[in-house]
Amino acid sequence: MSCEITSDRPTAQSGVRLTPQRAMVLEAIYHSDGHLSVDEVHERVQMLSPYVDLSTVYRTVMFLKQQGVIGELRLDGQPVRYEAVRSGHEHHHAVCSTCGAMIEVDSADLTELSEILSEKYGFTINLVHLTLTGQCSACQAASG
Amino acid sequence: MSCEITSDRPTAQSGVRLTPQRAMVLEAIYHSDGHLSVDEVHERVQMLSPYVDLSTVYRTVMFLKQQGVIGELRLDGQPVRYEAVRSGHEHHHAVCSTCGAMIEVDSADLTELSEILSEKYGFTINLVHLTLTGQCSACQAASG
DNA sequence: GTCGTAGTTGCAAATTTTGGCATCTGCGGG
DNA sequence: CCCGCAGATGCCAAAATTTGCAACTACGAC
Repeated sequence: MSCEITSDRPTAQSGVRLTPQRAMVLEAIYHSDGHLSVDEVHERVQMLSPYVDLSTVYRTVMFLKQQGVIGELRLDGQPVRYEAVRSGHEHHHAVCSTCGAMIEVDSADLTELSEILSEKYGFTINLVHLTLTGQCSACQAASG
Repeated sequence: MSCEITSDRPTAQSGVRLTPQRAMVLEAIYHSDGHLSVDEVHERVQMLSPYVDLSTVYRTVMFLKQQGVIGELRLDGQPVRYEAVRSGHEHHHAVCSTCGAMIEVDSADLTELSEILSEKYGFTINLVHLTLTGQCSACQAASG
């Protein structure tokens, strides 16, 4: 199962608990193929346990994001969506502001940037998930 | 005045109007030194014209963002803030997730990334404003 | 296995953000 | 200078997200 919650990454800090709610939220996101909105996560969690509150889902999702276990996708005009960060397949998103097309950007493409930030500013960028906006090739051709 | 609204960048498209509300919102953001939340923008605009609605400020701010005239700053645990994009001083932000320190990242540092995206994916990134998260040098030293 | 405590949750209420729609207005055309 | 209308606004209501707080529970210590 791709959803080993007790594995390496998550909840390894002191004072952080693995509650069933968190497990269910994580599982819902991992088991979905695409990107889920908070509502969709909530729905799926409720199928397992009907009394999990929406606010808990919100809190959990923010927690998991900060833990680097899931990535957040904010496209304007749409609800915020979340996606599992699968090791070995880390990626970011480039969204076309004209047509909405979404391209997956390999994490490796940000290595250079990461190094610059580190050398120049001493800043270690967290490469969990980034959303970049711009224009895809098709729309450039069309408008240009 | 640094707030020439009828200048090059903004509102040059067909069917886009320059309304007093937009002018006031832009002015508020340009004249402030730091980053303003939507509420703060609203307050300042209302000092000039009391009947401007909050929803108009929201819509305007989104519009200006898409026009590339202002940048959006989303730090979790804080309200969304907006900042003027001043030509000649384009920059992005790197935020330390541990201490909250905010570093201004020169736009030039993203040139490389921009080129990679263009060559590899045909995607032209919009370099108006980006917020990167990670850890600053001080917190890295402290934690490990 | 039991205890104690800090971390979490559920619930309700507050706050923030978005959307619908009738009315208004900037601005290109005549 | 006046018209017409797509684009904007204001106001109201709905939806989304956050917060306060008392009750609950995971989990390290004993």
